Amino acid sequence: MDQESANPKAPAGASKESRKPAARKRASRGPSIGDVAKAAGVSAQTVSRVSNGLTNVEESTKNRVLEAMKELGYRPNRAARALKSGQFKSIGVIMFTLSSFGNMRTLDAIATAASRAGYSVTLIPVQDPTTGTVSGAYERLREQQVDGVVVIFEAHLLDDTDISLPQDLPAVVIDSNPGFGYPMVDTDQAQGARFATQHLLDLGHQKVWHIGGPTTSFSATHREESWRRTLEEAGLEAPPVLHGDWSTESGYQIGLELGRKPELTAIFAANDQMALGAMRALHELGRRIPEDVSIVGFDDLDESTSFWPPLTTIHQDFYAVGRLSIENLLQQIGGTGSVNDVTTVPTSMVVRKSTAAPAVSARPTARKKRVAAEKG
Amino acid sequence: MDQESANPKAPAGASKESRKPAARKRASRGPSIGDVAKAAGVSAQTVSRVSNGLTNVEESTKNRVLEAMKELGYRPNRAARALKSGQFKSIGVIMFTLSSFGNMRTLDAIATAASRAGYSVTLIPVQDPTTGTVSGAYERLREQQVDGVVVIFEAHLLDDTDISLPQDLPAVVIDSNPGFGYPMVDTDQAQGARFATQHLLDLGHQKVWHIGGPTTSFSATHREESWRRTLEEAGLEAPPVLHGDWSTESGYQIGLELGRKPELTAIFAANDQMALGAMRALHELGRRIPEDVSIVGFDDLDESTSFWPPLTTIHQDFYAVGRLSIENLLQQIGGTGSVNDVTTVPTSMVVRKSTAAPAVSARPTARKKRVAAEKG
DNA sequence: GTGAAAGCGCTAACAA
DNA sequence: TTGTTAGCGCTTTCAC
Repeated sequence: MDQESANPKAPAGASKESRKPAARKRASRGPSIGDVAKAAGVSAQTVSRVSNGLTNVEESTKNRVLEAMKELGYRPNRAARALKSGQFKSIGVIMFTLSSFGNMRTLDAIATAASRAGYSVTLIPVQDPTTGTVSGAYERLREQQVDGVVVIFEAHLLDDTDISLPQDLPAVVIDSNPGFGYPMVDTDQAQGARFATQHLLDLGHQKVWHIGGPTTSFSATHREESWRRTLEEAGLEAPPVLHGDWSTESGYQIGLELGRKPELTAIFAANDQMALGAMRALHELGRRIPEDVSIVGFDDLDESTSFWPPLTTIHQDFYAVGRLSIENLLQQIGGTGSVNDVTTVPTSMVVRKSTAAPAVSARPTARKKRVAAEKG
Repeated sequence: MDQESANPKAPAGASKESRKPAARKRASRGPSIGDVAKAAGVSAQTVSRVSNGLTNVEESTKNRVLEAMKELGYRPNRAARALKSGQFKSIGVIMFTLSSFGNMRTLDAIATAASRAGYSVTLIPVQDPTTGTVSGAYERLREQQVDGVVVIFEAHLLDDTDISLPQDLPAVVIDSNPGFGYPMVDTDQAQGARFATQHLLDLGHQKVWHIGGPTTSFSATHREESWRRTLEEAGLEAPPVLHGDWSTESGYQIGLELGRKPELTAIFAANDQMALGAMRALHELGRRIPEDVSIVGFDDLDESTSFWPPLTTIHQDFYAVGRLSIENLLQQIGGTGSVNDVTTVPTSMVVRKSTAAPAVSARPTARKKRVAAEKG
């Protein structure tokens, strides 16, 4: 093994060598604008113009430059560009629980919309939603020189301080309360909850129970409020709410409790997973769905269509939420006119097999027979 | 409605305004290294040294600089740094279906591990896994000047071309086949499938059916191969495989088919969702779990613990996969010694309530009684 | 231990 | 239409 073919992975400690310019060719820093200029026989400026699609370049020159670019495999250096322009063409996303269905979908939409607009997405996952961690993430993002930030809140901060993000960086907040100081984008939680509750009311149910999400969650709160309001507007009193933590398991526990009430005929669960848990409990207790008890969820998971029975639920358009956040943010960044303070994404009702009119007492027998006939 | 409060959806065509420089104060380019230098009464280099934690600065000078930094709210400009060093301290992630449980978890781990190491994560979601889209994403990432790339493959490319990513950018591939040309990190699919199959065999089942994932999926293929091998090693013949598409619905359909076979006593499903669907089918067909049929899943979803019955499954450590990918990538970037070509993350068996010894015929009564006693 | 000079790749502004 | 000049904020020599 001679010196020539020595291991290229220059081991450390060779500081004696460090003076020597050596072979260490800086991991192929591709061709620069100057190289292209030379190759095409023009100035760097002209290359820059072509690179940026400016029009004031003669067709023939432009072609020459384009050819040279292709030949050399030129790609503009983003760092240099950013250094000049102060814009990184990148947006940051601060997110708590990455591992939830809705967040995933939203993130997917954000990343897609952003990259379509030529922006990259930098992700900062945060473990606990405290003021400190959020501010920290925000600071890190500023260091990264992002042009804007999307924050997915989901829940009140644990330490319950009102966080105030610096106002000098465009931002959009998802799943929060309005009046936060930043534009907000969110599913129309109130509408969805109203749909769900009204659907059960329309079927003839006299009492609609609610399995709520955690009280710290913004969306859970909004859903619960809307459920209550809908009942009140119908002249009904809202029964006490049982709160889960979004998990199937908590839905199961609550389902066990509710399922023991003989008068139970209708449940609106704040998400599909808790609805699933509740359904399991009802199955175990021998209460048929939807003959004995109707249940509506919220989210419309991919799986909900093949629950047993397929779940009637409220569809959330997470993609729209993500897309609109980026639209809003880009408007702020571009400084294009004023920006919506609150953007609301409508939900839709998906009626499947977990809801039906209540049995006997509340309804004429004729109806019950008809339902049975339809199923046969 | 006067002009001032006109619809914020700024209609196009307002190009007349674009000339006006207006108040747009270029989002506060914070203080530069020079400003800090001036404030501290030192040169910019000294500030740079302090900023980078070099030691050859006198304590008092250092403190003066630090103070000036804090005072001015200085934060280094990443673009300038990147321009100089050629390193962006950022890694790119190419990912197909964002909306799968495992991918989310993995992404979460990647983002966490990366940011812990001072790297940011740039996400590029790709719709269809074709050679074109992958190459495109890769190119975009290079333009972004990322220092390395993680590709989460999941499936053979649709056009089945062997993609060859340029070799000049460090990369790690997750969920692929080895020998791809890049280091690979993945769950030990074979081990997991063997655990699952052997578990059923150990319980006394003579025939273990398999609900496979899509044939294009690497992991599905690995699981199926391992299941087959395990059976063969036990001297048993593998029954025909029914392939789903990972969804609950496909599991349901296959469950309906399998459930009609009287001799069915044991199923190994390639993921938890298909197992869930199959369980629904079995419930509907009146076959009890685990008394009549045992079933094992793969993944260990959060919800699996509260399925009905709670699902016995193979736990995948997605966090480890993400973390190790970053470790590997960082090693490549840093050029620190050699790098593992294949990193395998072990699985673990989670025994819950969906598996038991087969009934009567296959086993001596004594055993059945003992199992029953244990359950009581 | 500290500072001065040069230049990374690009583009805005001006000059030709 | 094209080229020249200067400088974005930082770090890497090298000199003191």
